[in-house]
Amino acid sequence: MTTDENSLQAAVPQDDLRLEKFLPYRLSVLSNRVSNAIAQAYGTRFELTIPAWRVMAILGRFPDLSAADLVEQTAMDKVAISRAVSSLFKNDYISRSEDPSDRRRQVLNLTELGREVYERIVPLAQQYENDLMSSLSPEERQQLDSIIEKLMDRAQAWADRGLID
Amino acid sequence: MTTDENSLQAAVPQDDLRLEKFLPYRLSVLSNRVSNAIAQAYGTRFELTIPAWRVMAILGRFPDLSAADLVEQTAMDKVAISRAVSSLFKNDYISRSEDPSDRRRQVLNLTELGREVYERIVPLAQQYENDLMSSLSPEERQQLDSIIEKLMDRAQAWADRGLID
DNA sequence: CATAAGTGGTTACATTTGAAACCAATATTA
DNA sequence: TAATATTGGTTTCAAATGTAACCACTTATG
Repeated sequence: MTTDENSLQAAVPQDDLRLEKFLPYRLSVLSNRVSNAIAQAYGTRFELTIPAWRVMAILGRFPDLSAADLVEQTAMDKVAISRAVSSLFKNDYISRSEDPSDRRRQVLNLTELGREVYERIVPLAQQYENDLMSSLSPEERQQLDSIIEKLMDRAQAWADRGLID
Repeated sequence: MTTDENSLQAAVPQDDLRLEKFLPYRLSVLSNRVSNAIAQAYGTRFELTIPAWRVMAILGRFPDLSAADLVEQTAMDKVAISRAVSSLFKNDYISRSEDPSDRRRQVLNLTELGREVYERIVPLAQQYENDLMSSLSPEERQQLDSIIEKLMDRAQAWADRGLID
């Protein structure tokens, strides 16, 4: 339509907003597509939601964490963790044991069963990631890594310092 | 911890999965941070949800669309569109008029009020996007654009052809 | 032109999610 | 050591979201 169809700088604000070029929108669509596909894979095979899978992924690497520790590691909130933990516990994927030095705190670990599942999911997850990554060149992967980091910091700054304006 | 801290290729599958390096996870965190910030900006100022804003963004550029047309343009589903449309209608941001040639179809347009709001939001949205983009160099913006496109295609392929395995 | 099949859009219901209130245990302060 | 504040974690309630059923209308098929 316009002559500068592929102008990438867009330093000059346009009157219209092209949703399909709007970064927040594109990130959302991409993330949803990816998450939905993966959620379905985990869900159908292991009755695992994404939050639950995240908890397992962390506990697989770091034993003896509490729910609060998980909050720190996952960017998920208390409630989501609490729900994920109790569903994992119900499925016998993790154990909760009381911390003797602080009786509010529960020490979490994968059970044997949990670890078996974990060890089957990790390659599956890696397969999805590799499949995604296989559409990119090594340079692009490197670029993506650093770009995400930068965007993440910037978006984090919004939350910290309050929004724009 | 390990010596290959910054190995980017990761062609060799590792035993552990580092959530903080796992692309689907990072995309999700990034997208949520961005969306939440923006949703709050729209929400507090104009009582607009993200789906509603998307509908307005499209109608601002393309008048006389139906709900089905919006589905095509937005990657949102029927129901989400329907709800966004009726809330926008309630707020007098859009008009619905019956298509004489097909009485099921409703032709949607921004009202005067809707267009005013639209014209105030567009710069706001662009401000957010520019702020995000300002953390990237021109080359990086270009790279991101093409990387997202590739990842999107790949993730779409999952949905089309069915999942991996 | 009657019936079946398809399309545009909404409604109903179940599930997920988030915010705030909440309980129990621990840490702090007077 | 009593009173208060803080922290770990769960529950409650309301809002957001997805799936499937659904109505109204239109198109295709006999």
